[in-house]
Amino acid sequence: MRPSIVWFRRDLRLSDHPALDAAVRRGGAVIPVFVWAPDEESPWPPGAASRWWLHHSLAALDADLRARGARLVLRAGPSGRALAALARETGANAVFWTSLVEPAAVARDAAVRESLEAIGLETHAAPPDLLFDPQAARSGAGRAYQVFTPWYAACLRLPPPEKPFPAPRHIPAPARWPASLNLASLGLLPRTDWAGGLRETWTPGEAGARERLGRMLRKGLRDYSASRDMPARAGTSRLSPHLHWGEMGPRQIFHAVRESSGARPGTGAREFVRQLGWRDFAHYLLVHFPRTTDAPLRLAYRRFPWRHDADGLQAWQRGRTGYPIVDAGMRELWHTGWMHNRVRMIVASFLVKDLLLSWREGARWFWDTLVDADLANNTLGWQWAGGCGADAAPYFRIFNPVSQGERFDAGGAYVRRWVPELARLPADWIHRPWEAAPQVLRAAGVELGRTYPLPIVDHGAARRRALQALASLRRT
DNA sequence: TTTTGAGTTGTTCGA
DNA sequence: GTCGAACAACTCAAA
Repeated sequence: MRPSIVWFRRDLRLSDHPALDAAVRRGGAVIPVFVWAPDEESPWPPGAASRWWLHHSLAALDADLRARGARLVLRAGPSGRALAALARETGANAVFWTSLVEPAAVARDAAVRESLEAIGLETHAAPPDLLFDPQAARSGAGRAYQVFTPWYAACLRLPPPEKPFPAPRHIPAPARWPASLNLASLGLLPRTDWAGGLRETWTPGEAGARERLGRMLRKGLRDYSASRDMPARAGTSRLSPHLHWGEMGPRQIFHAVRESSGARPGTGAREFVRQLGWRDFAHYLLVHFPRTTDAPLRLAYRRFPWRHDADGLQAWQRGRTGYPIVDAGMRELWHTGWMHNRVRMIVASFLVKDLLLSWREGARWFWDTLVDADLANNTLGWQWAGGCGADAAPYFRIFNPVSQGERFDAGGAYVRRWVPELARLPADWIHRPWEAAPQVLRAAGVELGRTYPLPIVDHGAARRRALQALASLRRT
């Protein structure tokens, strides 16, 4: 049997990997390859934080492959040409991969498939890493769902996701390994090293993913409902970047939760699996509404009067809005490449409703700074916040950054961690320093406008302005 | 076929 | 201090 190529993209793992498994079962040597071709994902090539993650995930995948007698070959795009060259060099006559759902990747993969088959290669595309086939659930008229709950209910009536299977014990190697680029030469790491906070926070790779999942199953599920909304607590799984890069597939998580929670899963386990459902739903929507990465799903929002305000945008990005919970979130993002889900909603509402800046500005910033940046999830999240997407937040749902802070970060521990210049303020004022008495501020070493900004907008006025802008959509 | 009720994550106002 | 109503328009399924 001639060798097979396994084209790794965002399935950077060895266990529960149908494409790899099929290639190994075929019998010949297996040549794993990653092709760096960011242009092919335009207009959403991986951002800076994603590239950092990718660098380390590729290193981990290579190490895992070497432990099984193989290695990871690195090449540069265009993908079709790189794969054809690799097949020529190695005598391979089949290419295996896992499908993606992003519009650019779908188009690229179709073109690659055509070009490979034209030169006589077999191609095998495994289904995307999702719990449910995006074509399976259809609403009444055979149309695609736009609301989560009925979609999820329909999915729960489908056969459950397949059970995961282990990594191949041995991966047959070719007689001679083809040339590989050096990982460093892909230029994925930042030129000036700003990634210290990322290194402290994350362990990219399959082993890191397994560690996070294990921790969640051991002590996270029981408390999940209560603590998942508290940004100061480690109440969420933090599996999102591992999921994005496919270091762990959703089926593995789904079944691991099932097994650990037994026949009668508690509410924590059910809620946690439901979050996996949201990831699936985001991908489902991207399959059925591919234009929503760049345009609102609700067409009325095309004429929404978004403001342009470079200073406001920059204050938001840098965590200098004067609203402590917003600034804490934006600084957590900048430092760690990740932000707690509750805080993502708060900062998104602030950008879109308080500053009236387009959800697309927010999506772009998150895309560049998040280690878990995922086009489907990012699109769903920002269109939800913008009020223009599927199952969107109603127009009148405008988060109050003070009451959100007081509700979900009552003692201010989260703010103190990420906005150290406010750390000595008493809890009563930590979310509204501008209302504190001068002597309270002085005692805490806070001088508003100097050590910490005054609010860049008045929330009450901003809220009324947003409601007016939304009303302007309805007249006509 | 038509109607009805509910829909991840909220806030404010007035009784 | 607490509580219910109001704040659109649309999707979806059950009645």
